[in-house]
Amino acid sequence: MPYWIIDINHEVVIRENVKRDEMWLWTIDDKGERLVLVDGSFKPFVHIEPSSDAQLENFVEGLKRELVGLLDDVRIVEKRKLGRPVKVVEVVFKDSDAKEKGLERLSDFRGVSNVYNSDIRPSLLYFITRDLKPSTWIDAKIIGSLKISNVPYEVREIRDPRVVEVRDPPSLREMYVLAFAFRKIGTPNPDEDPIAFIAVAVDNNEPFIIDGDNDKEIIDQLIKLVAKIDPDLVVGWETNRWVFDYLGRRAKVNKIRLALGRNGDEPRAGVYGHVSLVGRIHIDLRDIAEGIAELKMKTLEEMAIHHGIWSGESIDLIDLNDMWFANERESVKKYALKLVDVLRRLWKLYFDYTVHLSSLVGYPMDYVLKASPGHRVDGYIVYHSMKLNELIPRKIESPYEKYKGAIVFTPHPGLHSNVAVLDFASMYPHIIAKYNVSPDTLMRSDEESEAYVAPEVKHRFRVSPDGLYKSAILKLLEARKQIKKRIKELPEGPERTALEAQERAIKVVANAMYGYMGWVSSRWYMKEVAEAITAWGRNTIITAAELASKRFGLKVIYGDTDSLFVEYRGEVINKLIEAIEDELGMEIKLETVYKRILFTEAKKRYAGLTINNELDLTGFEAVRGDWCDYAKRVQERVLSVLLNTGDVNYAINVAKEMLELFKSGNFTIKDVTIWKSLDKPLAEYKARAPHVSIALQLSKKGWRFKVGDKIGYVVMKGQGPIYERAVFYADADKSMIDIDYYITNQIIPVILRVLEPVGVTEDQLMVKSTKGGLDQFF
DNA sequence: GCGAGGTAATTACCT
DNA sequence: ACAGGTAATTACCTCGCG
Repeated sequence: MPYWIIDINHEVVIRENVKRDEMWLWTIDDKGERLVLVDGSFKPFVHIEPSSDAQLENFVEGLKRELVGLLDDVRIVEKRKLGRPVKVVEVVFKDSDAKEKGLERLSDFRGVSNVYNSDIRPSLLYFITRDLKPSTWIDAKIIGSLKISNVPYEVREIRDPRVVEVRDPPSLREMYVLAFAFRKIGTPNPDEDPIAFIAVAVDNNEPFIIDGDNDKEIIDQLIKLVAKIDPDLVVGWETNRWVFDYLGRRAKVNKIRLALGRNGDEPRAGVYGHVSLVGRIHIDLRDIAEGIAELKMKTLEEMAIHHGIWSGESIDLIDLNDMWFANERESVKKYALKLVDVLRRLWKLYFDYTVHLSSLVGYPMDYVLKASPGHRVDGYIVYHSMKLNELIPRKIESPYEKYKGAIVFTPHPGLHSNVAVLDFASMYPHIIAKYNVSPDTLMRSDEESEAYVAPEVKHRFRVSPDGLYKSAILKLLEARKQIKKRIKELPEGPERTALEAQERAIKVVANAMYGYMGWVSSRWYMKEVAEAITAWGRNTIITAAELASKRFGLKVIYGDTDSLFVEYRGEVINKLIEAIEDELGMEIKLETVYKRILFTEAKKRYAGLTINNELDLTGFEAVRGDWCDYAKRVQERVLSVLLNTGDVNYAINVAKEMLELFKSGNFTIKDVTIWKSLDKPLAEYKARAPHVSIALQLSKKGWRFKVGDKIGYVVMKGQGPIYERAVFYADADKSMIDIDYYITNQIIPVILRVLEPVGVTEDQLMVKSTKGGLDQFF
C-alpha cells in the first residue's frame, strides 16, 4: 500500500515508560485515506572525526566513558572526506535529549577534530539516511498500531520506509484563506484591532466570508471549519509574514486556542520564518511572489496580473482600509471573495512546480518555498553527498574573500539592425561538469596527476574521479535533458504542464549551484572553486567573441557573461555556432534575432525589437520598479516608436507630446508615485533618503514597517532636498505636485537616455511639439 | 557662503 | 544570507573663491 507524504514532524515522546524519538509521517494512501505512520527507529547520531594524533580505540573508549548513560551505540565507520576514505566514530544517542546533553559534554572533549551532522534537523537526517523524499509515494513495513492523542486517524507504527514508483500526487483537500484586519490610521495592531473577517474557499467550491460580531466568533468559526474540512493543504497570502502570528495573538486576547494542526496544535514558528501547521502543508503564496523578479510590487493583485488572470480594477490596501471605515464593508468583502478566488487560481499554477521542487530538494513543500536558493542547493547536495558516503560538513561562515566574476563587454552605442544573440546553454553548470570543478578534486600545489588547469587563476582539478559537484550537476543536467525531450513529444495538456514544472524546478537548483560554491556559508565553500568557474567562463566567452570577429568577420556588439550579440548574417551564424561548439566543446544557441536594437554607452542596458515584433527592454528605467509610471511609460513608447520605425524625429515628437500632456496635468497620483524598498531596519540608515524619511514620519503615526516593504512617495513643490518634499502617496494632494521635478528628474532623463545615442539633445525636446506624434503611431 | 566636483549610500537591475 | 558586475540618483563632503 503506497502512501504519499504530506508532512513530517519529529517528536520526542515517552511510550511505555521509554523515551524515544519518533518521526510522524502524515500521509494519504492511494485510496485517499489519511494515515499517520510513526517510525520509532530513529536514533539521532553524529560522526566524530578524531584529531590525527588520537589513537582510535582509546578515543572510542574515552567517548564511551564521557557519554555514559546517553548512548545507544558507538562504532567506527568508513566515510569519505572530500573523496578520501576516513575512519570516523559514529556516536548514536538514545534520544534527542541525550544528544543535546552529549554534544555539550563533547564541546571540550580532547581529541575531537570535527563533529558532523549535528546541525542537520532530525527529520531531515531521518529522510536522508533512509533516502526518502517528501511529496513522494513511499511504502513501509507495518509493525503495529499506535494512538496519538487528538489525532483522529489510524496511526500505524512502521519500519523501513522506502520510496516507491514516481507518479502523480493524490488529490488533496484544499483550503484558501485570506484574513483581514483594519485600523483607522496605521498598521493594524493585534493588541487593539480585531480580525475583521476571513475570506475562505474550500476545494473548488464557491468562496465565502467568515463573519461575526467580534473576532472571537470569527476565529472560533475558522478553527471549527478547519477541523471539519480537515484540509491537507492551507494556502494563504502573507500567512508566514503576519497572518498566523496575528491570529495567534488575537486568539490569546480572546482566550482561545488556535488549534489548526492535525493534532490540535497551534501554528508553530519554524526555521527561516516559516509557520507550520502539524500534519498539513501550509503555503504562503507570497513566498512564491518573492521569487518572481518581474513582479515589482509583491501584491496578490500584481501577481495575478503577471499571470494574466486578473480583470477589473485593483484596490490597494490603504483604499480598502478607508472603504472599511467609510462603511462600504460589503464592497470590501466582495473584493476579498474575488481575491481568494485569485489566490486559488494562482496556486494551481504552482502546485506541480512545488511538488517537484520539494522532492528534488528534500524539504517539505511549504518549507522549500520559503527556503532561499542557497538552502535549496544545500538540501540537494546534502542528499547527494549522503549517497556518496561523504561526510557532511557543518555550516560555518567563512570570512569573505572577493574574487573575479563574469565579464561584460562594452557595448557599441547606437541603433543597430539585424543582430543575433548567441547564448551558451547553462554555461557554469557545463563548466563544472567539463572541468570537474569541485572542492574534492581541487589539487594541492604539491600534488601531481592529470589535471584541468583554470585560465588566469591556475587552480588545478583532477581529471578523475568525478567530483561531488560534477556528479551532482550531471544528474540535474541529464534529468533536465530527458524531460525536455519528453516535453517536445507531448501535446499541450496537463502531462506536459507537469513536466514543464519539473523542468523549472531542476533549473532553479542547477542555476544556483555555482552561487552556492562561492557562498561563504555553504558547507563546501572554497573560493578557488568558484573562482575557477568564472575564470573558465571569461575564457569561454572571450574565445567565442574572437572566433566571431577574427574568423568570421562578424562584429561583436555586446556580450555579458554567457551571451554574445553579433551581426546577423544568414548562414555565417550557423558556421560560427559550429565553430564555437567544435573548439570549446560547449553548447551555444541562437537565442534571439533583433530586427533593430539600441545600445547606449552603458552595460546591461539595451532595447530591441525581435523578428517576432516583440519589444525587449533590458536594464532601462522602464523595467525598474523605482521610477514613476509616467516616466517609464514615456520611455517605453519612445523606444517602441524608435525601434519600430527607425525614425528619430518621430520618436522625438512622441516624447514631446507626452511631455506636453504631463505639463498640462494629464496624470494621476499613481503615475507619479515613486516606490522604493526598505532594505534594512529604519534605525540602520545612515543617509537621509525620501522613502526612509517618510517611513520615519509614518512610524510616529502608528505604521509599522518590515524589511522589504515598499514605500510610495510623491515629490511636492517647495525648497530644499527631496527627502523634505516627499509625501506618502496616499496623503498626496495633486495640486501640490512638483511638475518641474518630474520633468527634469524623471521624464527628461529617461527620454535622453534612449535618444542621446541617436544624436538627440535636450534642446530638441524643449520646442513645442508639432505633428506626427503619439496618436498617429498607436 | 556658494557652487563645482567628487564620493558614499542606496536601490535595483543583468547574467 | 547563492555569486559578481553594473548604472544611476541623491545627499553630503571637500575645496577653491570671494
